[in-house]
Amino acid sequence: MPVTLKDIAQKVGYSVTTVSRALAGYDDVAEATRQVILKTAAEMGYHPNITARRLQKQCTDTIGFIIPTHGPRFSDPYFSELLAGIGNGAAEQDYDVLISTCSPDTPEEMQAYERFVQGRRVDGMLVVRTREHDARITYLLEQDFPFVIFGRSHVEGDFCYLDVNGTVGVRDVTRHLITLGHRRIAIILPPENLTFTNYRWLGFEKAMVEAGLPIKETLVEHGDLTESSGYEAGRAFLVQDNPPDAIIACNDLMALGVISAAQGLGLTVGRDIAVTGFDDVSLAEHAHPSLTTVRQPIYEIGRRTSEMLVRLLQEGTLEERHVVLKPQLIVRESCGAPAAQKR
Amino acid sequence: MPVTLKDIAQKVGYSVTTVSRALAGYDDVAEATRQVILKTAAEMGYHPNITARRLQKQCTDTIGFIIPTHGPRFSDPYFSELLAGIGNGAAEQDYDVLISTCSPDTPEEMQAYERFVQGRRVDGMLVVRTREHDARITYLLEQDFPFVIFGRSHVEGDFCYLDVNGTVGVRDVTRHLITLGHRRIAIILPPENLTFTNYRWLGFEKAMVEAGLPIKETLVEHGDLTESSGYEAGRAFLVQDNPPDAIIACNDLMALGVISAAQGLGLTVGRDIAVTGFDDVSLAEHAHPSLTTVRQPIYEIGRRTSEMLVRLLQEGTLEERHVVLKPQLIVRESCGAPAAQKR
DNA sequence: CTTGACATCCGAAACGTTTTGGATTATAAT
DNA sequence: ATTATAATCCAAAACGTTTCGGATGTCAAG
Repeated sequence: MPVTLKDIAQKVGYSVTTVSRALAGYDDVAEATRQVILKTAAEMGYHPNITARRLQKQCTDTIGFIIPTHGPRFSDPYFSELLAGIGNGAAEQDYDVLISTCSPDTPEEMQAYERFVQGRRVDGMLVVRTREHDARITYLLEQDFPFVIFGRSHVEGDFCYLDVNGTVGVRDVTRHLITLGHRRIAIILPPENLTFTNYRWLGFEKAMVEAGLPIKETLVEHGDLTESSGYEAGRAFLVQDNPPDAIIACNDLMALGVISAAQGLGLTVGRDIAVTGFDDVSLAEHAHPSLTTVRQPIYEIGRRTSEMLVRLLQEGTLEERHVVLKPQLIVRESCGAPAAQKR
Repeated sequence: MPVTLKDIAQKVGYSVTTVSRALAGYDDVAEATRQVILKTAAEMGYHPNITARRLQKQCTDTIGFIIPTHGPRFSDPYFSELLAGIGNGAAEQDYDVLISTCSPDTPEEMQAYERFVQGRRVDGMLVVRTREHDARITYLLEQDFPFVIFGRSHVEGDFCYLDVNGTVGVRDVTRHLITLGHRRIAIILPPENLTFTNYRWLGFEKAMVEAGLPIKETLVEHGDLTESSGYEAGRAFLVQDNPPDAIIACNDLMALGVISAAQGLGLTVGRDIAVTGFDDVSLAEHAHPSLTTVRQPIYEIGRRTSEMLVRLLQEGTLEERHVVLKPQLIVRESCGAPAAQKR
C-alpha cells in the first residue's frame, strides 16, 4: 500500500536505480530528471521504507537503552530527565532510541541485552548505573559491540565512558557541612556493588580525614536510592542515642526521605539537623526546606552520552573516550546555611 | 560476520528453506534433521536478523511512544513509572518500544509522529496527555494507523483508549475535604487544552454544587503540572486577603509545590491548610506531611495500554475498546485527617 | 572519421528472511 | 504393478532499498 521506489519509477518512466539516486542526491542524474522525480515522489507521498534500507545498509541507526527499574513501582525523576537528554541527543543526529526496562543484575537483564545486541536491533548501547563487576560490560566487550557508559567500572578493557566526579562532589558537600560546624556527620551510601558508591565514599572519607574527624560505623548506612530507603536509614540514624547533626544522602530521593523522617520526628531540617542530597533533580529546589545538593547536569549527561555513542558509531572511534565532569555544590536551606534565595 | 541461515544450511547440507522451517517449528521437516539443525544453529551462535525478518513480514513488532517533555529540565516521576509499565507490557509479548521526546503541541512533535508512522518504524503508537483537539489523533486516524491513547479526546472518530475517571477522582477528594469541614476550597487545574482538565473540573464542580458551596474565581488557577507552577499558584492563593483553607492540586508534583509554598509561609500543612494531589507517585507517600491524593495505578496503566495496543495489532481489533478505570482516594496527613499509618 | 571524455542512465546483485508451490521419494492401498 | 498418500525437502520469488559495473549517447578534440 505505501508507495515504493518502484511505483515512482513506473510513473516517471525511469529505472528504480535512477529514482533512488536522484532522491539520494547523486550527481549522475540530470538536474531536469531529478526535479521530475523529486516532484512526483512528493506528490505520491513517498517515504522510504527504513526496514529495507536497514537491511541493505546493515545498520539500524538506532541506539539501545535498557532502563534499570527496581520493581514495578519505579518512579524516579532522575530517569525521565536522563531519557529526555538521550532522546534529544539521538534525535538530533537522526538516530532512534529503543528502550527496554529490567531489574538490574538479573538474568532477564542479560537477556534484554542479548535481545538488542544479538538480534541486531540496535547499533550501539548506552549503559548506566554501572556496577563494579558488571556483566553487561563484560558481555558487550566480548561481543565487540559499541557502547558508551555513564559511570565507570572495574571491568578490564578500554571502553568509552562519561562520568561525574562523585568523589569531588561528596568531598565538597562534606567540607561544606564541616565548615558550618557539623561534626557528627552520617552518610547514606548507594548499594555497595554500584561503581559510583565507592567514589562517593572516598570523597566523604577524604573530607573527614582532612578535618581530623572520626568516621563512626554507626553513622554509615546503605540505601537503595529510593525515598523509602532514605526514610528508613534517616530514621535509624535519628533515633540513636547519639544522633548525627548532619546526614549526607547520596541522591536526592533518599535525601527527601531523610527530610521526611526528620520532620516526622518533630525535627526542623536546617536547624536541628542538616540534610544534603546528590543529583539536583528539580524536586530538590522545591522541597521544603529546599535541598542542599550536588548538581550533576542529568539532561546534559544524557545528551552527551548519546552524542558520544553516535559519534563512535559513525566514525568508528572517539577522540575523547573518557570524560569526567565536575559536579557543582548547590547550597540551599536544608543544611542550615543562610537560605539561598528562592527563585 | 554474524551467522546466517545460509551459513547453517551450508554446514548441515540442507537448503536455507529447510533450515528456516526447522527453526520455525514447521512439521514438514523430519525430526532427525530438525535436531541436527537446532544443534548446529546453537553451536554456531545463530541469531535471526530481525531487520530481514521485518522486511519480509512487513511489520516491525515495535510500538512507538513519544514522550511529551516540557523543556530540557523534564523531571517527572510519573513518566518513569508509566514507561516501566509500557516497557514490561510490550516485552511480555515480544514487542519492542521505540521512543522519542518532544515538547507537546509543536511542529517537532508532529514531525516525530510522521517519522515513526510514515517511516514505518513502528506498527502502532501509544499516545498520552491528550488534548481536546489533538492533531496527533487526527493525524493517526487519517493515516489509518493503529494507536491506543491513555486519556480521551474530543476528536471525532472511533479509537481505543484507556482512561482514569478524573471526574470521580476529584469529586471524591473534594467531598472528602468538605466532610472534613473545609469550605473555601481552591483548585489548581492542569493546562486548559488537556482533555483531562475538564473532567477533573467537572468533579470539582459537582462536589461543590452538591454541597451548596460557591466556586470563587479567585480560587481557581491553572498550572503546568510542575512543582514550580504548583508553588507559584499555591503561594498566590495563600497570600490573598481571604486565603482558602484547602487547595486541590490536579497532580502530585503541583501539590508538592503547594506544600512547599505553604511551609515557606510558615503554615503547617494538614492543620492550617489542607493540600491534596492526584496520581499517587511514590513521593506522595513519603512527603512530609504525607500527601492525600487520588491514586491512579500508573504502572498498570502503562502496562495495560501497551497490552491493548499489541492485541489491537495482532488481532486487528479489540473487544474492549474503551476502558475507564476508577481511581482511588488515598487519605493521608496533608488534609488534616487523622494520619493514615505510615508504612 | 576516430577517439576519449563526459553526462546520463540502468540491469542485476545483494542484504537475510519467509513463503509459495511444487518435486522427490518412500509407503500404503488397490 | 499401479496408484494414492504421506513425509521430506527445496528452488525461486518476494519484501524495498542501495550499489556495482557497465551501457548508451553526445560532443569536442585529435
